[in-house]
Amino acid sequence: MAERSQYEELARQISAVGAVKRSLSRILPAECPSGSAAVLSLIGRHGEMRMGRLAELLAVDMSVTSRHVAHVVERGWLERSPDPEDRRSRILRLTPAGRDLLDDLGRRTTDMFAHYLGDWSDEDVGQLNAMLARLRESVGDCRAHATRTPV
Amino acid sequence: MAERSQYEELARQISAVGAVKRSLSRILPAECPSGSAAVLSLIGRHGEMRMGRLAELLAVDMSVTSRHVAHVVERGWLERSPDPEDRRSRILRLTPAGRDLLDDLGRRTTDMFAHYLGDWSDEDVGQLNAMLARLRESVGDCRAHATRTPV
DNA sequence: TATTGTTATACTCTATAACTATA
DNA sequence: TATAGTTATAGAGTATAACAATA
Repeated sequence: MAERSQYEELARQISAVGAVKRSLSRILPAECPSGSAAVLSLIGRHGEMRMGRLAELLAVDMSVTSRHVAHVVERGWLERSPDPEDRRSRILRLTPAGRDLLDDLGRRTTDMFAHYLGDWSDEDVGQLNAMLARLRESVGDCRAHATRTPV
Repeated sequence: MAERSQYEELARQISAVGAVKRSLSRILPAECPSGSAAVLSLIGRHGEMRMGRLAELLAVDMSVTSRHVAHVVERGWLERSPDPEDRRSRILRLTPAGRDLLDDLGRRTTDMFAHYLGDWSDEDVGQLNAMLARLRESVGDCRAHATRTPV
């Protein structure tokens, strides 16, 4: 159990990560906002999947996922095939164009981090990744427990 | 220098921190969105300051800062006094009501993290805080170097 | 009846650009 | 002329609720 001031500092740090996130989104190619990049990256990393699974990995509502996916599909980077095992579902799969774009995105991300994180060791980055994964697992999105307190 | 796949994972992790951020914003009281909470928290932590300094700490444009501050001032949680040394500037200072609210916010944040991060040691949280601070310092918001690449 | 996914709507956060006031 | 801050506008991300189709 950590001290109170540590928790308050953590809240500020989490809030400030937004600046880094926005830096990442600024290096993206046109037509590819960060929501689209996240969709492509996760499907590239985990392979084809259904909407529900993607929504989990993105940690956003399925309605949001649906919008991001529609954007990516419209641009020919992703295909939505019907799932033969459950016709309510659709399987998401990268197209060749999507794979090309994903390579490009990886290059841009790598270039940026290599530039700004040049003095970070492989272990440093790995450790930060591990702690962020742990944080996400510990907190999750808590939507089930959420109750916005009235005044 | 880290491996390419580490950087791509870092990009996904940073993107996913949004879920934790939204969990934090769900526990806020009415009338106090996360932008307002960030303003109050930073002024509580660093003491009175001017708009420009706050914009730096928030890592957002001053126009955004101005809007957040206006919201907080309208609700009586912050006062904007003219700066006697430079009449273009205004000094931001918590009101008693703002201090009360800030106490409340700290309680909510602490309760939430104590609940979800119960198995994190003080060192764990401190280490994550340190790494996030380092990340932010390394990357910053990079706005000066940003050029959104055309197709 | 419950679940998968889509769409309509509304809210928050953000940046850019134009503007005011002061240095 | 340059700087501190405000306001108008537009774009991206998100959640809730209502809806369609299928299990």
